[in-house]
Amino acid sequence: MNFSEEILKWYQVNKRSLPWRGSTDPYKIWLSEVILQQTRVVQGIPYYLKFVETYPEVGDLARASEAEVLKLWQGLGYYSRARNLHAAAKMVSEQYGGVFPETYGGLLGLKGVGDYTASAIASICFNVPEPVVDGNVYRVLARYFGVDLAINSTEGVKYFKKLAREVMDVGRIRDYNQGIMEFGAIQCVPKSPDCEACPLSESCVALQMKRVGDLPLKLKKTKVRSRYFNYIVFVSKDGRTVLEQRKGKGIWENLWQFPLIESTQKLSQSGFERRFGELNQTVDLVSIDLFNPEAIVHKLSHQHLYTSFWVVRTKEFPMDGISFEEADTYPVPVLIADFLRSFKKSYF
DNA sequence: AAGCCGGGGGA
DNA sequence: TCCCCAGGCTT
Repeated sequence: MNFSEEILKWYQVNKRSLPWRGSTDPYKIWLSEVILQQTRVVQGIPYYLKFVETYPEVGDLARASEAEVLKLWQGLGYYSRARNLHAAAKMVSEQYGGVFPETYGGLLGLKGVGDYTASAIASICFNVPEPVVDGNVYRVLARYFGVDLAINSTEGVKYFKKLAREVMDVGRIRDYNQGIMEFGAIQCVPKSPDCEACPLSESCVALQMKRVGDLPLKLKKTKVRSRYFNYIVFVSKDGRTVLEQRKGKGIWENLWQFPLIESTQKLSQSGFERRFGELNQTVDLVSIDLFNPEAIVHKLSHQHLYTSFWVVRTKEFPMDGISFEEADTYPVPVLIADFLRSFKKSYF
């Protein structure tokens, strides 16, 4: 048996039962694929179930507001996926009459659908012979064929795509593509794979060369940036607060948060009061208290956010405040959601 | 080509 | 602590 035959045989026996498995409905496959971009299956499943229940068809998603979609996406990260998901749903509804394109190129034109996702939808839904190359496939191919190119280099990307195309099973592309990804996720795992139990071990180059531990190769990641966030948690006499929407580029675009003062280092009480004063607030101050004396460190893959929540009590609100219950209906970063939970526990 | 974009889980 | 996850977009 050759490579693809082994993969297909292994898949037949070992495939997991997943909510979207077996479906060829492009809406459901597209939804699952976007949710699973850079996301573990176990983390994505509850979101997939929420989305198909809330929006049974692409038109339902298209008719929702972006804020509603972001709220359902809250906690999953990479929020551009949610914004693009919503935009793509509108494209399908308005430009394609609610019917997904059935070609690789057509799918690639949808927002948030790149090479991988277009290949996945085209092959799984329409049996289009396009190879998928995700993180699992890179690992399986790099090890089995002993490829020394970095998977995130331009040359590596081209090489692996070509190799994937050469070894795929054109006639059974639907199962083969899902099979090689499943094989990477279950058998050929990143760390300490059980090669003794692997049906492909005899012909695996990395195993014979004792290089399973250092393949696939990957170029160094970007370094983390440290930032200091000071959130202004207004609390008026009638228990209302203020949220504002993040605009422009950067993390959490279009999500909501408390008014923010960013500093280059941790602010003291007087330091915060000075920066707060510079905002030219016209509120009637009662008190300013630091909620968390020790900064909350919110760690993202590329930023460490050292965060202080300053509780600013006021008399009346000239601006349009909201209640803390209402705050829970806004799409917010996990950092804010966590604070809201602990704040309400200690103050109410 | 390189940087940016989240959050969580495993070792 | 580091690495990875059914990647894509922007510059």
